[in-house]
Amino acid sequence: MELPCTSDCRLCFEKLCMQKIPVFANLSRPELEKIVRLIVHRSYSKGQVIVPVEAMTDGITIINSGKLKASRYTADGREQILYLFTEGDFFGEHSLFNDQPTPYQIEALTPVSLCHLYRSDFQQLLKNLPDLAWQIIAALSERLASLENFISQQDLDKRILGLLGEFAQKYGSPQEGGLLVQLPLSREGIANYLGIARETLSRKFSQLESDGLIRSIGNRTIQIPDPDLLAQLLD
Amino acid sequence: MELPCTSDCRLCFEKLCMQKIPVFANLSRPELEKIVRLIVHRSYSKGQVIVPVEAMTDGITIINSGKLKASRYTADGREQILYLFTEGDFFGEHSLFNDQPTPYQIEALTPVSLCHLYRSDFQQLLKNLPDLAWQIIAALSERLASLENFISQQDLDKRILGLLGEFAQKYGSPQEGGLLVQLPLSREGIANYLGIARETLSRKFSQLESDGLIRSIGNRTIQIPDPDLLAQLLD
DNA sequence: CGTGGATTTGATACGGGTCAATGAGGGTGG
DNA sequence: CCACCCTCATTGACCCGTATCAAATCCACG
Repeated sequence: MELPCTSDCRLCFEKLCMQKIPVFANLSRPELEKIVRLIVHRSYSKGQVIVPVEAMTDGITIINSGKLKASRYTADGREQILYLFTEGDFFGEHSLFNDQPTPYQIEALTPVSLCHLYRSDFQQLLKNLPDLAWQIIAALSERLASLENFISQQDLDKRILGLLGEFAQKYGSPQEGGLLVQLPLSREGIANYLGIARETLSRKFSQLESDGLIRSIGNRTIQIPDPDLLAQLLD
Repeated sequence: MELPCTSDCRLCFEKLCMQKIPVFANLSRPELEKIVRLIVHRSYSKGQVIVPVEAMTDGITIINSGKLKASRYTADGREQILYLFTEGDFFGEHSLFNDQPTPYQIEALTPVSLCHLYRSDFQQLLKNLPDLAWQIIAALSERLASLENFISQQDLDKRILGLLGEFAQKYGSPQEGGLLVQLPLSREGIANYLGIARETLSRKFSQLESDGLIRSIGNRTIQIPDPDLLAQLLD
């Protein structure tokens, strides 16, 4: 049974938002209510640049809904996508500690709604909520592990299979005839995520398709007939 | 004037060790003394493997003195060095949160002495010392930034110059005729850090030498006649 | 059903990897 | 102090994989 929104609708809406977010998941109700009052909500539409290159951020931002990409642009204009952020992820932590701009640009891949905490508020929260610190450290450590993994995987085929596996897990839905995966990025996007040329990815995908590992359905969907086989190829 | 070591020599020695470490730098004296009692000291000699591949660590380890390398080994035996750790750096945080082994091996490059905090003690410390959490988050965020940077830099020449710049800054001493840099790794090590073949690095170094950017002195030392030029080439 | 952007395919070039041979440094024992 | 050896580094020849450029084809959307 849902409570109707009364006078302070903002509160009830935002409580909803925060409970979805792992960083705040373990907090007690009074703690949550305290935090809610500090949060600034922001919404963006698909394609909007939320944090431009070299911009300073003034706090930490947690994603309430939607998908974002974080990418760097090299001198010669190539885009390297570093992260795909979704519900529950956060960004902006870098500026908090180093007085340096966030080293990547952040752009909405879908309509997004964000929860923003200002630097001083966040700093205060960290002091009072050791569990929050723990959660943040855990998330960063997880993020580190994924980059470490990326760096030490030279073999392109395995990198691609690894990404497919990740997408399969995050965006796949079981169907007759195999897992149906809604890709979060275009071919160009995937290539930029993997740090390779668009054309190379095409060739690799064609190869995978003729090997029967994937079936391409339009530009944004693939089908994986045998997910176990994929998992197995990843060792 | 130095105080002589009395009955509790361990205390005075260890206090010394902790004050050097940025993570603890801002703590008050009583706080320090509390932590000192939790710390386990360990020493290793050059070449020793401190954390084997896939090993679980049981806490967080802070480096008191010496240099370590953290590396992963790919299926085909290639070594990818991920970090060079020195005085004040820490490792083992990954196991604390994920109940997963640290995703890299750690090996002593020189004789090292380490300060180890057990999981539960560290967890307790985090609760009581918000500043500690802040420091850890800052360090992880710094580490992330350096990996992000590495990943988005495809141009090999710039990657090499970047690493040279880093080494110059960390291990260089000004001399007549240019900055003298004591390399922390062999050529093979540097190649494994950059993720390229030993031979390729040799060729690049030869090129840089004939360009006059560096002068090679034996295997572990280089001279940089014009550090400003190097900085300039990095943009 | 047509149009423009995204994707795929083809041809070619280039950079770094690999293998093999040579060369330099740093210890060790005579 | 020198000769030797072993390890590490350099150089050369060649190969392979990915980038690049150009062209054809596909897909999504109006």
